[in-house]
Amino acid sequence: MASMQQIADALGITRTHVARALSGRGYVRRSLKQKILRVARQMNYRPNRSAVALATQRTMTIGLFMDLDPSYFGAFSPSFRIVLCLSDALERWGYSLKMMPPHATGAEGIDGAICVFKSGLRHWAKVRRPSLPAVAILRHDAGSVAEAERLEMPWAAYDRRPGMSALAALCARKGLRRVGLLSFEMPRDNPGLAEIRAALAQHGLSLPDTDIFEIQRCPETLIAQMVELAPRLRALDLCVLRSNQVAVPFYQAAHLVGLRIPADLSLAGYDNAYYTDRFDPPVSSLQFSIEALCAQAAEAVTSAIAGEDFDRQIRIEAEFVDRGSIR
Amino acid sequence: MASMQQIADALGITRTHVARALSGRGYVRRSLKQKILRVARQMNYRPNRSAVALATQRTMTIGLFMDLDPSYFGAFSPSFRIVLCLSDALERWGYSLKMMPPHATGAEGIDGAICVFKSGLRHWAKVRRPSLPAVAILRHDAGSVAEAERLEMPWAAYDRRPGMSALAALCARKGLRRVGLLSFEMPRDNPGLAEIRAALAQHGLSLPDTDIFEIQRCPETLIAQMVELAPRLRALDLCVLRSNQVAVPFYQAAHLVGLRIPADLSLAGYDNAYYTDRFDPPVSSLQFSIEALCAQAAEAVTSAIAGEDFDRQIRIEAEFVDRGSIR
DNA sequence: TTGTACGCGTTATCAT
DNA sequence: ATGATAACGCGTACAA
Repeated sequence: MASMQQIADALGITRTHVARALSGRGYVRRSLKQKILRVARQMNYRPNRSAVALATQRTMTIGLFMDLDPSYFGAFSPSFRIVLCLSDALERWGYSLKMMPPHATGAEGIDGAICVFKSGLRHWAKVRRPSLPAVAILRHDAGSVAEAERLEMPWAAYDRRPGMSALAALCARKGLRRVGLLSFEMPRDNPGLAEIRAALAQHGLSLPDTDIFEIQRCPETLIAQMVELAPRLRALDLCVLRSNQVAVPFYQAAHLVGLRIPADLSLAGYDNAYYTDRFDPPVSSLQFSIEALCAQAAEAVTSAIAGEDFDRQIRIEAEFVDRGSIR
Repeated sequence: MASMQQIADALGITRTHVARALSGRGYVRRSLKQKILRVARQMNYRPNRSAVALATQRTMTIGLFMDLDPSYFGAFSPSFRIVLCLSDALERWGYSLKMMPPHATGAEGIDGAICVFKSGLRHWAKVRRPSLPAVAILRHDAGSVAEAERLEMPWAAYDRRPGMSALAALCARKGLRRVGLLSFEMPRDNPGLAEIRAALAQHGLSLPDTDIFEIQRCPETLIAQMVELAPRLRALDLCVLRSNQVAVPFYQAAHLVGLRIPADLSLAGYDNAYYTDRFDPPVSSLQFSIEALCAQAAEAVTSAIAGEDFDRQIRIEAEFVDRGSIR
């Protein structure tokens, strides 16, 4: 790992040239610039975070606003993956990530913010300073996007529609005509529900209200509720599991009542297949790259801080991955 | 928020005095030192992390080595709490926390390390540089402590024995004579098992092998396994749940077979009552302060970096908290 | 006991 | 187009 001075010494030039070549600001003749960049790479140049921070009067720290629900349901969330991916991605830009505690009442000591999902957005809304660049990471739906737009925030969101379309196409191809949905209680205008129905409709399929099975958010009775629903679910050709939070207990309930997957019932997850990935079979599900989402969000916020242009509306498309839970 | 220079200006002295007074190194006359400290407090002095880092050639970053098991079982762990608490605690010492990715093959860019549990210790062992201060956060048992000592690392551990003693005393007092244990498969020389037996023995109670009920680590069959065990568990006066990972599914299984808690069976958790804290009733369990544990570990590692003396063997005692799951 | 001066690595400004 | 230099806030060696 080399500093600017070491590169300058190696080339027999002044530090100033190196700084200009690496920052892209100021004038360096093209040939020299190329040489500097090459040597910088060879010598493994990394900017010194502390020095940059001191000179620019920044902290080189990005605050993470994310709700860390400590309940049973919160356990089944990709929070940790998001933290790791963001931390990794930001590091490449010379920034570090700081988790803002739930009780944080200010946004001190950070150069920018990343807000995860609606809950993170709400936390941020309470403490935000308008001058502080921030981006949102969202599930792509009308409500979330509207909330980000209202705060005039750029966002990066994953869009389930392409994956859901692929799933609907698969159903049509395989002749799985009766499709149901297992979900926690949700309002009837839930955007996910509308998405699922739209995708199915594209392929001549429908999801009647009577095939939507809702579960109460009560951890103790979770399995019992699903056991009770089993006979009715058995009548479906395919059951869509709304999230990991229903997928895991559903597998457990299915085993309990001898419902074989996929022999007796085909399953598809409407979310990344966290936590069921070691099940047999893992749930076939929508899938999008958290790495990509976080990398894009990180690039957006760092660009915003640097005053550079960037894409204020980033979409990551989910695909559908068949892992064997569909007959 | 004021800098040293601002304090010096306010007092009409040089910055050097302020630096010496605040650091405690070097000579300042007592009266002046008092005044400086008072004014520093009034003006809300905070050291500038970047400046400290640049001047001392440190990164002011502590690496966190912790296994983030992405499986079903990993979901029921206090990892997130530990990250938040450590991050909070380190911030008070001017340090920030960096999660070291599982694939990290080096320990670059950090001034010290905190390793969580045996798995974190093993990761650290692969990448450690002996010159880099590190502390371990452990469950207090012979194996973990031995591993830390072998690496010549200071450690902070929580000790369940006081809490377990209190639980055993409660059992004796209430006449709960037949005590069983529900646990994942474990070797017979498991240190936790020995601890539980020792505590019970103190109060004239025993835990025969026949009252140890072991569960296979298979998420799909988890509930079914427990349902099957229910009749035998019912015969106990009190069932000790080895961890949250069995506690949550056990509550679900109990509801399924109509086993009422505590009317039909008294329960006690051998771990903090994460995830069951919103159950009815929450499990009465051992309890220790993660905040305290993390704060101590943070202080230890920062002291080690500063070359100061510190306690190399820190114990946090668990107590027992009755939340209503014992008749 | 007190003050001066330099260094840390980078950014940014001002002369050449 | 190029190079020299001040600033950023703090630690510290050394001189007074």
